[in-house]
Amino acid sequence: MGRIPCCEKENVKRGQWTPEEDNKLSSYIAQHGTRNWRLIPKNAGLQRCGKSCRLRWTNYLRPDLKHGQFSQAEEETIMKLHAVVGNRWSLIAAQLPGRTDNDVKNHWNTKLKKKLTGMGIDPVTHKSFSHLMAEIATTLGPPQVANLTEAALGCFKDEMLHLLTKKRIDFQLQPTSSQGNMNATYGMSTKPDAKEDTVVKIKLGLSRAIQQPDMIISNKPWETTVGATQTHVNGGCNAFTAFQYGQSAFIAEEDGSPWNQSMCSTAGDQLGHLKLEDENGEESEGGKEIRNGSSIFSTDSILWDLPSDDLMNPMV
DNA sequence: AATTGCGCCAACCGCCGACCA
DNA sequence: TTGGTCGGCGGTTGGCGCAAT
Repeated sequence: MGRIPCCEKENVKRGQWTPEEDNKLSSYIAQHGTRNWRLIPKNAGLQRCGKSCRLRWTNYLRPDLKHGQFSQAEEETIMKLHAVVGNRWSLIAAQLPGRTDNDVKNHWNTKLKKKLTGMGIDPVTHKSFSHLMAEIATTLGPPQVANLTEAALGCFKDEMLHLLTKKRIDFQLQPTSSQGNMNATYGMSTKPDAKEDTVVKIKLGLSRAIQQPDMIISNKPWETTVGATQTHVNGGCNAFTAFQYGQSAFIAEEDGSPWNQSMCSTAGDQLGHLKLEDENGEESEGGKEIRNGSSIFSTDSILWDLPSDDLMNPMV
């Protein structure tokens, strides 16, 4: 037997909320608070599911909510935190006063994800596409690598062509010699004749990445990101280091893009499992505790202790 | 002017963990 | 310990509005 529904579906209104409904809910909560969401719609005279009321309140009606565009600082915070904690939107939202998890999630899905993709970074792993390919390639033999490259190119090509045909990429990377294979994907225009050229260059970049195992670094973003500011002097993993969040260092340094350097260093510096100490000095873990605590990223309250592999796990 | 495609975002859904009797 | 209930979370969907054709 399944779980009983949270309310009788037949008598429940769904869809957009009307101003009258908003008023009823707001004034009821102002008087009685938000205890027992199941009873709130009944007592407030609303034909809504309690869950729907809670959502409406937390995502829209709450007086402390900030509506409107995300600032650059907020976007950077989201990017940084996403690199560390993945899709834990409530956790990320908890660091952005006035923003809800739904806000953050929507903004990520509609804007930031595309931004990253446009920068050649996989929004899930926060690694460059070419180096993901290269990493995979190191575990395969040449025939599989060839097949993989072809398959991946199919995907990347579609994605890149889509981006190229939509509009010019806003953020321009100033290529340097250490970036090598990234030359192809930045500073590009949407001219039709540039598309095929770009695809060819992507192909070339992938081939290079695969053929240069010394460019590949371990699956440890903290090493890369911490090294972001050292990109120009370090050897070995330069290409990846420069590109991953170090990319923003390039941009920040060279063309003043909002994707500044702090983004890299902070993500790297703060990697780790989210362990908090409560007021009694006891550790707690998980979203709820974190949400209830003060800013988890304030330097005096957090202890980072996440197993390294987890950091690149989008499910973490 | 009409149609189509796309982006954005509010709202919904199902799952899960916490809490309590 | 177990089962019922609730609230919270993340993924997904649907509808609206705008831009392009």
